[in-house]
Amino acid sequence: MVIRVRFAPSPTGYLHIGGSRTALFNWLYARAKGGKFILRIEDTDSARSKKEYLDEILDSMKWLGFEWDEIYYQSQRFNLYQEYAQRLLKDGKAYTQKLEGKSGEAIIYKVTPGSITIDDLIRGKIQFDTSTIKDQVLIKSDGTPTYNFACVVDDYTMDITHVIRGDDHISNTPKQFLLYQALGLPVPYFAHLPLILAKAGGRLSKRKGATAISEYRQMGYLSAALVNFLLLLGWAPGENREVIDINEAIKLFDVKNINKTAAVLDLDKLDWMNNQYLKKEDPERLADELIPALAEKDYIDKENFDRNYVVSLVKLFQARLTVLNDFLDWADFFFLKEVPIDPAAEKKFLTRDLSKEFKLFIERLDDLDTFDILTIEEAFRQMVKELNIEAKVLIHPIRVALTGKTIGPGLFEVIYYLGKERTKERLSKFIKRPV
RNA sequence: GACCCCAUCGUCUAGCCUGGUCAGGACACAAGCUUUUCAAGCUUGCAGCACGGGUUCAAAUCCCGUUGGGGUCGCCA
Repeated sequence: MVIRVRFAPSPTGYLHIGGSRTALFNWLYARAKGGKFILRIEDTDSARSKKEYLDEILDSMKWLGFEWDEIYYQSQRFNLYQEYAQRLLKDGKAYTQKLEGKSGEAIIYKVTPGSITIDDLIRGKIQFDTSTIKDQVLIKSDGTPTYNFACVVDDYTMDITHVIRGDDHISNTPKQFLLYQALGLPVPYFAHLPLILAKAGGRLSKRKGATAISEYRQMGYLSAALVNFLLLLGWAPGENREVIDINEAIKLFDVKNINKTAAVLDLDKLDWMNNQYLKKEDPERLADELIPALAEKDYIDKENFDRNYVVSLVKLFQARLTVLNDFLDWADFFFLKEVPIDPAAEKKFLTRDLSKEFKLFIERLDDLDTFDILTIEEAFRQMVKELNIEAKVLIHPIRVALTGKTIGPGLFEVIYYLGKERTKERLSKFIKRPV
């Protein structure tokens, strides 16, 4: 049997953490089992569906790497739903009803009393009494299908074998089960994923952590890191493995070890994960991702810049970044003509007059035959030895003078990549000239 | 309220099915090492089986209840 799974977002909002985790598990299951991953756009509500949302969902899916094998739009399948509804009507399993104030007639499924048992792949057997279920609208007065009905017709006609979806759909399952039975259709396997909860408690919502995936991207999270983070929300391969790249996840993944407990979204771990991936990532790739932002900030000229230089700087900061965009703030002094000096840093390290020391250091730099990290450091160490002071007494003030900050990469790397001229120029600003 | 789901450190989790290993790891936090600041890295520490009852020689693990959390009850999806 070829496994076919689907992810069915509604373009009435952005793709967020919850949805993308559902997408991930579906996609992963398909890839793990050599099956097909189907994307189904549930755009039956034309009033609330927006192209803007659809584009964001599609872009985010691609960015996350969840390539789909087939894509369908429910809005293009209204005839099909109508057809199946008519069948139930003919069989006397549904009836029509006119709603006050509405023009058309709705088709409504008559719920038959009884008991239903769903065998969920994650939760085991779940029992429902249909007496608690109201008659189900299949087709609304305006001719569009309801969610549960379209879902059943689609899952059947798209040959979906496994329905992997959020916990919040458990109570829809008996309703759908009834429809499968009424239509005489085979019922797929169900796997209900535990929900991802907001840190403040309750469901993810706009106000509570339902940040769009595109926003994480904008903030400078790596898709591989985000996916790895998502993967660990409700699933673990055992053996204390945590940093797992997607190809390995495909090998290890199985619905069997998805857990039942809702997970609380804690972004601290995402930050850590992102740093893990940032450290390993090819600096050339990171540089390419940063280039548009650097150009936008006018740090580089898009048409004419030294890519290798940017790559070198990325290497300098790579291991220190939480999100890629941190680079824009931390490395600004390499691009700006006028470096803003942090007032607190200036007060702490540049209050004392260091004219003599700075002047001497500039001389030493001028004396160098070769200007590289090692020779710069040697010259500096030799100088502080002669001055009989501790290296750090001078390192911190020089860093502030050059970068405007108290934190950053090693000083000698900074000097090297800043270059001799810019180093001299920035140090000179803190040399008091005798009147 | 009715129905359904869930319950291991603050958070993500391993262990539960097939009772017996000081309940393991990671994030966060704290301390230390390293050091040129920050980050990274390394070491150490802090911290948990919700509660009550069974079953058993033995319960995080099996059963029941309580409590707590969550979800669903639309001509939304």
